[in-house]
Amino acid sequence: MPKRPQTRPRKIASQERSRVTVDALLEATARILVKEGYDRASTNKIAATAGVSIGSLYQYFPSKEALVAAVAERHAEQGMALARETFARVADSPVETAIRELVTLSVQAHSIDPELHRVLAEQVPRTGRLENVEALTREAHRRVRSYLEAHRDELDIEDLDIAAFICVTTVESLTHDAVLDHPELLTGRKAQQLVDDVTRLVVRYLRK
Amino acid sequence: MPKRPQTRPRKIASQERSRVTVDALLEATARILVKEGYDRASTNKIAATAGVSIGSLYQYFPSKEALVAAVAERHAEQGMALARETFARVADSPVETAIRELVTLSVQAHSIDPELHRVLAEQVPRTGRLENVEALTREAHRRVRSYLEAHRDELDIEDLDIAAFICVTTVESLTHDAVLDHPELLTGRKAQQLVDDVTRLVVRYLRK
Amino acid sequence: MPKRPQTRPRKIASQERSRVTVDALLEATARILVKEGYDRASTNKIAATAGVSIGSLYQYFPSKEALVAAVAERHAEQGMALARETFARVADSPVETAIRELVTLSVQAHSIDPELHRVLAEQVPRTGRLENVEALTREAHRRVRSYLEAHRDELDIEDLDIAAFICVTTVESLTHDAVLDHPELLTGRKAQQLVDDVTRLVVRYLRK
Amino acid sequence: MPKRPQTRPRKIASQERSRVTVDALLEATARILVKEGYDRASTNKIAATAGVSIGSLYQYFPSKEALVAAVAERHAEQGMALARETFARVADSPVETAIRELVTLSVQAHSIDPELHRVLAEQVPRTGRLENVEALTREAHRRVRSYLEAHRDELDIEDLDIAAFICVTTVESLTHDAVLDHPELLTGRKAQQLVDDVTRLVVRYLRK
DNA sequence: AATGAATGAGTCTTCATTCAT
DNA sequence: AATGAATGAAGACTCATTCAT
Repeated sequence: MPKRPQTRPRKIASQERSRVTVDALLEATARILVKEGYDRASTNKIAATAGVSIGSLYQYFPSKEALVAAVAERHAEQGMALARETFARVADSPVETAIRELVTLSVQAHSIDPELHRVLAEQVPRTGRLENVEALTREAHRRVRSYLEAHRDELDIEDLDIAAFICVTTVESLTHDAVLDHPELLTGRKAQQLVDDVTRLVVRYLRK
Repeated sequence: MPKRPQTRPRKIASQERSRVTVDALLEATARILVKEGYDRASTNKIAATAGVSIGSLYQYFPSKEALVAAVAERHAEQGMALARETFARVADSPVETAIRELVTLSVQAHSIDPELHRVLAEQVPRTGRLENVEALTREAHRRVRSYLEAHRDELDIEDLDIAAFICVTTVESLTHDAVLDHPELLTGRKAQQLVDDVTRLVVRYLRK
Repeated sequence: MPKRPQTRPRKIASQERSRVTVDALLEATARILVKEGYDRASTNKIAATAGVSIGSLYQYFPSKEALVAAVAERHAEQGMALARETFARVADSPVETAIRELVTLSVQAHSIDPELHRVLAEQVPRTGRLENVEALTREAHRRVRSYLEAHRDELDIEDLDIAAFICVTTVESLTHDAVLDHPELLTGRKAQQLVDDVTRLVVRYLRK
Repeated sequence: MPKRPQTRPRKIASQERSRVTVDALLEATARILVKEGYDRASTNKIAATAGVSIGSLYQYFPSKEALVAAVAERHAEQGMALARETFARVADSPVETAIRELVTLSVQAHSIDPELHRVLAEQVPRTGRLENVEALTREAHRRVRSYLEAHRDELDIEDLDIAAFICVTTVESLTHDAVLDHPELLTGRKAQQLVDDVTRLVVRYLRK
C-alpha cells in the first residue's frame, strides 16, 4: 500500500497545528481562570493570551462553557491517570494497604495545580457540560466497587453501592477540603496523622 | 404614664416596612435562583419579582453578591438552628446515639429547600461575601470538637482538630452528595442502610 | 404697635433653624464637592453629611444645581467682598497704586478656599443657574469701568468697555491660572515678580 | 517588483474601516456634545448617531471620558496647527508684528467650531484625561518662551517664565472670553480696536 | 482555516427626586 | 416642617458570539 507522502505530512502538519492551537487555548484558559476568576475570564482575553484569534477559538470550541469544561476535564483526567495507576498497583493488596495508598494518591491528585483546582471547584458553575468529568467520577466509583467486590470476604459489606459511595465520597471530600481549606493539616506531623486517620476511618468501616 | 402613640407606631410601621421589603427581596432571590440559576438571576428581575423597585433593592443590599450571600446565610442558618438543637439534646448521650442523631439531622438539614441548596452549592461562586456562612461552618466544627473533648475517655483520639475535621466533613459531604446526587439512597431500605453505614463509619473511627 | 412676644420668638427660632440648616447644607456641599468632585457629590450624601434629611434638603433647594450654585455664589461673594473694600480704598489712588492693590487683592481672592475654587472652576458645568455669580462679574466690570472713567485724564483710553474688559479679564485670568496651575509663581521671589509684572502689564496698557 | 494585492488591500481595508469608525465616533461626539451638552451626551446616543454599535465604541475608546478627551484633543490640535504656522512665520518678525499676528491667530483659533469650543470649555470636567490637551498648552508656552528669548535684546524681561506665562494666558483668555461671552467686541470697528488693544497690552508690557 | 472588527442584548448600578407618614 | 423609604429612568459598560474578508 503506497503512501502519499506529499499529502500526509501536510495533513499531519495541520493536525499538529490544531493540537498546538487547542493546547494553547486550554493553557491560556487555565492560566486566566486562575488569574482572573471564572467571571472575568473572557473568551477574547483567552484568545489573546493564547496568541490566537477569537475566531479560531470558536473554530475549536463552540462556547466558553465548552472551553472551560475541556480544561476541567483535562485537569480531572490528570488526577484519574494517577488513580488508575494506583488501582492497578493495589488490586491485590490487603485493604489497609490499598486504602492507605488511595488516600495518599488522593492527596497528591488534589495537589495537582491546586489553584486551578480551586477555581474549578469554587467558581465554575455546575451547569451541565461536565459530563466527561462526571464520567471520571463514575469510573472511580466503579473501580472502588470492583476492588471491594474482589475483597468481599475480607470485608463486612451489606450494600456494595453504599460502601463504594461512602469510600469514594469520604476520601475525596476529606482530601479536597484539606487541600483547599486546611493547608495546616498537610504539613509537619499533622500530615501523617491525617493520612493515618483517614485510612483508619475507611478501613474500620469496611472491615468485619 | 401616657403612651405616645403617634411616634411609636410610625417608627414601628417604617421598621416593618423595611423588614417586609427585605424579606420580599430574599424570597424573590431564592425563588429566582432556583428557577433561573445564578447567572440569569438579574437584580432587576429579582426586584420586579419582589414587587420592589430596583432602587430599594440597592438601598438594602449593596450588590447582587451581597443579596445572594444573605440568602445563603439565611439558608445555612436554618440548618444550623436544627443543628444547635441536636447538639444540645445529645450533649450527654453516648457516642453511637449522638452520631446517629447528628447524621439524621444532617440529612434533614440538607433536605431543607434542596433545590435552593443545590443552586447555592453548585452555582454561586465562592468569592468572599460568604463569611457568615463560613462562620456557621466553624461553629459546627467547634461544637463537634467540644463534644469529642467532653467524651474523650470513651474515645481514641490523638488529634482533636483532625478528628473534628473528619467527623464534620465526612458527615456533611456524605449527606450533601446523597441528597443532591443520589436520591435513590434516601428512599426505601437504602435510606436506613445509609444512616447506619455513616454512623458506623464515624463511630468506629472514633472508638477505642 | 404691640408685639406678640409669644409668636415672634418662635418665628425667630424657626428662622434661625432655617439659617442653620441652610448653612449646614452649604458647608456640607462645599466639603463634599472638594472631597468627591462634582459628579460623585450626590444630594443624599450631602444631606447625610449636613445631618439633615434628604427631604429637608429639597425643602430649601429645588435641585442639586441650585444647591451648588448657592455654594458658588457664596464663594464668589466672599471674593467680591474683598474687592469692594479694595475698590473703595483705591478710588482716589493713582493708577499704579490702584492696579497693584487690585492685583494683590485678586491673588488673595483666588486663594480663598482654593480647593473649592478649583472644583467650582473645573468641574461644575456652566449650565445656566450661575446668574448670581455672573452678576458679581458684571459688578466687577462696572467698578473697574467707573474707576477708569474717573481717572480718564491720567489715561489713554479709546473704548472704555474694551479697556474695562481687558483689565478685568487679564487680572482675573492671570491670578486664576497662577493660583490653580502655577503655584511655583506664588512663592519666593517669583511671587513679587508676578505682581510687579501683572501691574506693569495693566498700567502700561492704560497710561498715555 | 510585484505587489501583493491580496494581503495589502485587506489590511488597508480594515485599517480604513477602523479609521472610518473612529472618525464617525469623534464626529458624532462633537455633534452631540454641542446639541445636548456633556451630561446628556450618553455613549449609547453617540454610538447610535455614529451609526456604530455601542460595542465598537468601547473597542476604540475605553470610556466616555476618553472619547470626549479625544474630541477635545482633536479640536485643540486644530488650533495648534494654526499656531505652529504662525510661530514659524513670525519667528524673525519684530515684536509688534509678531504679537499682532499671534493675537489675530488666537481669535481665529477660538473661532473654529466655537460652539464645540464652548461646551469643551464650560462643561467638560477637567478630570485627568486631558493630558494631551495640556501638552499642547505647554507647547504654546515653549514656543512663546523661545520667541521671547530670541528677541530678548529688543525686550525688557526679567523672568522669561513669567513673561511667557503672562503673554500666553493674557492672549488666550482675552480672545477666549471675547469669542464666547462678548461677541459684540468681534464685529464692526470694535473688532479692530480689540486686536489693537490686546496687541498694545502685550507689546508695551514686553518692551523696554 | 484564520482573522478581528463589529455586534447588541443585557447587566449592574447610581442618584435626583417624590411623597406618604 | 421633617423624615427617609421608595422610586425608576437612565447610564456606562461587558462579553459571548458572528461573519465578511
